[in-house]
Amino acid sequence: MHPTEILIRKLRSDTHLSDEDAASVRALPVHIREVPADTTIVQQGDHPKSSCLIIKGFTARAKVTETGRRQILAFHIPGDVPDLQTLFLKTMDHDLLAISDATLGFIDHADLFRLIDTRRTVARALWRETLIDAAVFREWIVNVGVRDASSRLAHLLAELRQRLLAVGLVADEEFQFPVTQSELADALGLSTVHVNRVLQAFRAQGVLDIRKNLVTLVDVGKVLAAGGFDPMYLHQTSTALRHEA
Amino acid sequence: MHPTEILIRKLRSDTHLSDEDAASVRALPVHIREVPADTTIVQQGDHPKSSCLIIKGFTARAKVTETGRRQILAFHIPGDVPDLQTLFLKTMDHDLLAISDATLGFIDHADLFRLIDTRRTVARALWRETLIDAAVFREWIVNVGVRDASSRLAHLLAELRQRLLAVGLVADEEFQFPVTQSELADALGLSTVHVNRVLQAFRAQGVLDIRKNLVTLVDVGKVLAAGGFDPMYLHQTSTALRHEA
DNA sequence: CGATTTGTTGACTAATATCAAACTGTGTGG
DNA sequence: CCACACAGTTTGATATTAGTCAACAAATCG
Repeated sequence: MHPTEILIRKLRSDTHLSDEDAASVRALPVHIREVPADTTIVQQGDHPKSSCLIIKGFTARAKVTETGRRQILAFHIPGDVPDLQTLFLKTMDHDLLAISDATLGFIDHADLFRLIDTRRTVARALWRETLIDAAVFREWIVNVGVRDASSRLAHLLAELRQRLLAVGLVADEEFQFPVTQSELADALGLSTVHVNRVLQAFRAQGVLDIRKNLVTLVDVGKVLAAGGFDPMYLHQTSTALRHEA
Repeated sequence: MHPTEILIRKLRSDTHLSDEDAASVRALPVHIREVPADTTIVQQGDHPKSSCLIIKGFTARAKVTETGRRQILAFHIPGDVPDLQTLFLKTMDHDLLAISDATLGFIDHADLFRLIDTRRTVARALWRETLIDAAVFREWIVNVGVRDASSRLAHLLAELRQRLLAVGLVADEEFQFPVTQSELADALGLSTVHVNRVLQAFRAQGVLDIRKNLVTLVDVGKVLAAGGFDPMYLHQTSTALRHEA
């Protein structure tokens, strides 16, 4: 499969694209790079000249405070371009790191600029992606701001499931997600110890389980309910939502 | 002053715009509306046909969870277009409300589309604004995720000060900000009681004060330090930063 | 296989929430 | 002009959630 297919699929899950639009994305020169888990792909303060399409594996965006505490801002999955904003924001204000072995496709900003200048619809689709990104951040604020520990975890997994559905990476309410409890803690604004206990409670109640990089939503209904999850903020089109059924 | 001047000033604090670009923004038809404090301007679920430029006053974006708790996601100041994303995300995923009497300028999406189709630089400037918006959300996640109560409050005010500087609304380290402690609590993910106590501590230490809609940063250095504030994530240009001096 | 990372447990502590009441200021109608 | 109503702030007492520390177990890796 051509590396950009996953991107086209993702864009189409959010925006209608004509075949010519898709072809223009397919024509993008992509520089493939494989990285092992825990690689820092781009760092706060960098001025990247290209953006990074996730083809395989998982990445996370994170900020480290002056006091040395880390907050994970987002997890990213195949089809995402987590640093698309560097097209217009020249300085990275956070880190991008691989949390698993990953296949990345780097696309030069010059080529992206050429694309958005010639294909208005694609430009809008990409703009839209960055806006959905922002919508996800907003929900993340709600998560760490007002939800209690178990809701936070449930919501995070519910969101991940919903986004993975759009790229066909959920089977049987199970999906790969190679995350440590300490990473979960940094994402949810909790301590690892507390994450561990919340996880055990969910396991005991037969709600969900995380084992060896595999998330199992034993009772999806309970997960969605516990997280207070409403997928509206992901702004997926009905096409994408149909996958779910 | 023409209503779009404040927008042009804001855009120029983040992006270089030629005089023709500025003129194209100035030519936008703007429908002015005055609203009293506590008006809900746009609501979650709405499909607005225009976006809202803040000309005077303050607004906030907020989400309400299924359990009835409210999280404020952002405060907005004159020059901001807090619902610009509705150009591409048709359904509002949160509320926009006036927290003070406000003068708003509504700009039809049709006119904005016409503008971005004809003025590439302006389109990029607007896209950039939405990306800065996202960068602010990211920092907000850090704020509620890892900082303790007093850092959160200090950071919020430090950010507000920095953004108000760019539109010339800070004098003598004081600025108007008509917010209740309960709104602060909803923004910071804290209880009103705790906000009240943190505020009192800052007052007692001669760091800052909030009285009758007026924020006074008695010791700006201490505020910035307490919040661990680094303005980099606001992605202002050096032009904007020069105002600070 | 040892070494390191990750997960688990228990005891204790700290930060912040909750609840309820009282207090302050400000505007309003009699 | 006063009294009241209301919104916002302040206070004290108590409860709860989640954090910290420290030790150990289990899994993973070179």
